[in-house]
Amino acid sequence: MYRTNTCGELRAADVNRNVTLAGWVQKVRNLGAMTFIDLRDRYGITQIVVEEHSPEQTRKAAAELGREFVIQVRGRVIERSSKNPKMPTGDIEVAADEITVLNPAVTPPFTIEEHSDGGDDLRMKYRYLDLRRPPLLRNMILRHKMAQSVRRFLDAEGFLEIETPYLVGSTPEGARDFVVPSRMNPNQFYALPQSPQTLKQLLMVAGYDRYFQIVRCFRDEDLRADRQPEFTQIDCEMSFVEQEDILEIFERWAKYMFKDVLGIEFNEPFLRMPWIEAMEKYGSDKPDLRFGMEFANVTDLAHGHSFSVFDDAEYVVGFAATGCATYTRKQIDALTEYVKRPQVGAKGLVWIRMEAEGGVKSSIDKFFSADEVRAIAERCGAKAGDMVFILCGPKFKTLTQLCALRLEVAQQLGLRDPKKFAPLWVIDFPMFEWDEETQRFYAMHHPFTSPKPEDVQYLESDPGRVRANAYDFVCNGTEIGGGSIRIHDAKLQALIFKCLGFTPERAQEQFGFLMNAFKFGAPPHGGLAFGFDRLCSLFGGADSIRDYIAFPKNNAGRDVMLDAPSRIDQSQLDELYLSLVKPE
RNA sequence: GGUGCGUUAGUUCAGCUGGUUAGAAUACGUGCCUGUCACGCACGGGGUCAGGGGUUCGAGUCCCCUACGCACCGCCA
Repeated sequence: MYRTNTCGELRAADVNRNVTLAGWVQKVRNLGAMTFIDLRDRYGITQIVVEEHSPEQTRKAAAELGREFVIQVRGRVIERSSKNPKMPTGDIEVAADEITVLNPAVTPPFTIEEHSDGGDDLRMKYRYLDLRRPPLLRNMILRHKMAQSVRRFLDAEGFLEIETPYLVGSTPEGARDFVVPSRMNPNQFYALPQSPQTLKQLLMVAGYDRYFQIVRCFRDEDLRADRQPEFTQIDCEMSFVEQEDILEIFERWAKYMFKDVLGIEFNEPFLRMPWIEAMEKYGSDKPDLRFGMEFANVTDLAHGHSFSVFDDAEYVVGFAATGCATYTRKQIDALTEYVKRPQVGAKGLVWIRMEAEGGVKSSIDKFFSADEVRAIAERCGAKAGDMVFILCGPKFKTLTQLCALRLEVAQQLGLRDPKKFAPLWVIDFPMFEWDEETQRFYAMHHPFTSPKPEDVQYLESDPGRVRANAYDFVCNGTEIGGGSIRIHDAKLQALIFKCLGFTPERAQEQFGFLMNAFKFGAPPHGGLAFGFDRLCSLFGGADSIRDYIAFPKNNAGRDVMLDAPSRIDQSQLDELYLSLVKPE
């Protein structure tokens, strides 16, 4: 038997017990006649003591230990003469009778501690060492707990967990696919699913009216702190439901998760905000509602004062930065530079300072009277002591730019508190999105999303006006999940494909399997999917999902630990009938 | 595809306007130390300043290219 106890469980009540522990050497403190060893496993740290009267062999073994050696210690639990209240096991220690080195270790390239001295890159290369550290361990435990919590809730609600294949067909719409060559079918390729969307709809046709899956999805797109090429979704679909049914059950689910995992209770219903309202008030379809600073349209007040910047703009919009009247010229200049960065893309920044004493000062004083400036500021909800920031230009572009500024100001004011949660549903998304580059409409969600019945009449005449039965679950400025009520009528589906510029042949070629299935009795259905990694990072209070994935990829989509992707042998290529365009 | 920041000891970093032998902390090694828990004290080893090119009497420092890392824009139905 390697161990009788873990390194996290012994307490004062265990004094005098003979125990055997096994784990990693966290730290050796050699005081000369006595040596202390911190022995670590995933349950905690227990102090081992080797004294002058300990067996010769044991003292010798202790002297040769290094960091991260794997050892086994046989000994007796004793009360410490100087206790450590900072450690759960701090009242006791184990007096070693025998120390066995199960495996020595080379010196690790960074410290295996709460706050490591290692950089991101290095820790990624030695991910198995980083995972030994308490923060990563806590994250993995959180992820496990959340997965259990998801299964518990959905199982109780009658959902069946059903696995769908990872080797599926490619669909060029949407994100880029990862493709996998087929040896048995020369010149043909599987694709890894971007999501099990069509498969779960087929499960609805099959009559499995409540389905879920915690499932890996794959998208060959550029990475971000919150985006990995392979990521995990909580994928759900239901039959005989309307949008309201889905929002109801998954709002209960979200509240259950907050309570079960974090102990946070939401008693009020989640806010439901139409997409257009989210855009106009916050400049984003995923607004951060942990703080206010709502936008106000001041176009009517801004026009007609011979200020050409405003007069030439389609839309003039601002918000009141709470308590920012004290901002110095330098701070305003910095924010101006911020909005002028290419990533944001604004031309300039107009400001109005509502002085605490009641005065008003602004960068547009030359063109507007004090009362006119005050009227604009008050439209934005500004009070004495606030600073109003205004941008102008094309409507949605300007709203998006102001959103970036709002988040930046909130960041500076410390309003983006990771311990605070502001969940909401964003509903009534537009059905289509116009793409300038290809001069055509794209499905904002996906082509199986149903339009609102009252908007169907505009499908052909004014597609931009059609709203979808689509909804997103948003929290703290992050899209956590989204879904829609699907189309289950073949005629309507054909019409949507037409609006999206699909020829009937292409629609049949790509999605014929689904449209055929719908001929055999498809129930009305809908569903949604949550980004599980994002949900974990939200609950854990971190910005990056990498910290919640055991073995993530780096910025360039590489696994620096495995050094993947990598070249393959010519023989493997031959077997797959592949040749390289750029041979080495 | 693009923008910004970065790359100096095992590690995290400092290194000013270009100027003698590139420093600190930590880690590592050796010795001393009977209650440490960020142990302490002393001594020691450790550098292709990412790679290449250029400017210069002289480059870690300035310029260009490349590679790599991070963040972001585009992209992510």
